[in-house]
Amino acid sequence: MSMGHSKASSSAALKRSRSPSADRAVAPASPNTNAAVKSILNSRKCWRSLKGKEEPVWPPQLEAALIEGLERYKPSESKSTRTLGRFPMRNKFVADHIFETTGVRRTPKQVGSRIQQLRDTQSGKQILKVISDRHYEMMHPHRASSSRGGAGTAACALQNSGMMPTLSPSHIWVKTLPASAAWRFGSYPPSTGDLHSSMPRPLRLINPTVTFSSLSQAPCQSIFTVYRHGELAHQEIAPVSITASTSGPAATPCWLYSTTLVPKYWAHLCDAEDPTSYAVHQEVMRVPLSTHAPAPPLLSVCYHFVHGGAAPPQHSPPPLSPRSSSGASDASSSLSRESSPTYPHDVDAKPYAFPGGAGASPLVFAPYDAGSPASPLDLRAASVGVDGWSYGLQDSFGACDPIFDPYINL
DNA sequence: AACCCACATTCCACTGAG
DNA sequence: CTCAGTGGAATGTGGGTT
Repeated sequence: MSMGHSKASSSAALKRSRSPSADRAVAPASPNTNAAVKSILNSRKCWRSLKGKEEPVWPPQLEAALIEGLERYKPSESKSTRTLGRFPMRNKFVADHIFETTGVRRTPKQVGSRIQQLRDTQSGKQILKVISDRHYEMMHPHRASSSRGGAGTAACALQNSGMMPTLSPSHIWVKTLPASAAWRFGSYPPSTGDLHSSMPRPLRLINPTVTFSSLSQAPCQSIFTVYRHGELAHQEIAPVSITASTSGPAATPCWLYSTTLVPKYWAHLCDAEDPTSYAVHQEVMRVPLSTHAPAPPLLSVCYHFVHGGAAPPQHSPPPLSPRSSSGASDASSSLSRESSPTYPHDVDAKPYAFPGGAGASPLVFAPYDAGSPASPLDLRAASVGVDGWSYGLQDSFGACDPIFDPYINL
C-alpha cells in the first residue's frame, strides 16, 4: 500500500548531540505547557540534529509547540474516534500548530513519530494520557472523568505523578519600540491574564531594575535565560539585593528584592532593532544552591517584548485547554489549586495586599504615573513604586504555586 | 561490537467520500 | 466497491556511548 503521507522529512536525522540547553532551555510558552515540556526535556538523553545542520529535530520550542498543539486539539466527532480511540487529523493539527507558532514545518508523520516516542517514556506517557483522556471526554462527555483518571492538563499529570519539575513562570509583557524609534506615549487596553507595561518605549529608556517583595528575607540570586525566536541566546546569573521596607499592609515590615534584568545582555537588547524577537526568563533561586536536592525557584517570570502600537499576542502565552476554550484567565482553576508542590519551604508566604489590588490577586499591576518619563522597568510594590509600572508578588516566596494569574489594575 | 536512543519509514486497519 | 487519507504499531536506520 502506498503511504498516504507526505514523505516525512527527507533529511534523516544523522547527528546526535547533547541538549542545546537541555537543563533549562524551555521556550517561553504557557506555564502549564512549560511544565510538561520541561519534564520531557529532562527525560531526554540526547538530541538528534537535522542532516547537515546543527538544528535539532525537536528543539525545546518545537517540543513545546507540539505539546501545546496536543493540548489545543479538539477531536471531531467521528466513527473512527469513537470506535478506534483515534484522534482524526490530530497529527496534522499539531503539525500546523507547530508551523504557526514557530514557523518551522514538521510533517504529521514526524509528529506521529514523536508522539510515539513520547508514549515510550514515563513522563511522556503521563502527559499524553491526560491529554488523550481529555480528548476522550470531549467525545464522551457523559462519562465520568474519574473513569479515566480525571481530565486535566499535561502539567497536572506531572503534578499528580509527583514529577512537577519547577515553578512555572508568570508572564510580563513589556511594550517596547525599536531601538531607533523616537519615544512617544501611547497605550492600548490590556488583554487578559498577564502583565503589561503601560506605554511603549525603546528599551534603552527603561531602567532594567526589577524589584519585588516578600514578607521574609532569604538570600537568593537570579538566573536569566534569554531566548531569541525561541532559541537560547544567553544565560547569566545576577545577584539579588535585599532591602527592608515598612510599606507592607498595615505597616507590616517586608523586604524588597532588587535585581538587574540580564545585566550583561541588557545593552545588547537595547540595541536590538527588533526587541520583540527576544524573551527573557528569570528564575529567582535561593542561595546557596543545593547540590543534592534541587529546589524549585522561588519566583519564575517570563518577560516578553511586544511592539508598542500593537496589541500583545492573544495566544501567548498560549492558554491551555480547557482554559483556552473559555478564554478566561481563572486564577482559581483546578489546575492552579492542584499544582502546588509540596516542597518544604521556610519562607513566609503571606499575602501582601497592595493598595487598590484585589485581595486574592497574586500580582498587582499599579497604574503608571505619567509624570516621570525616566521610567525604570520598575517591578515593585505599588506602595513604593516611583515610576513605570509596579509589580507585587504575593505567596510567591516559598509558596511556589505555578499559576500566578495576575490581576491587571490599570 | 553491542547497545542505546532519536527519528524515519513501512505496514496495516480503518473511515469517509465518490 | 474503490481509493485517498489518516493514526498508530512495528520496524529500520544511523550516530553516540560503553
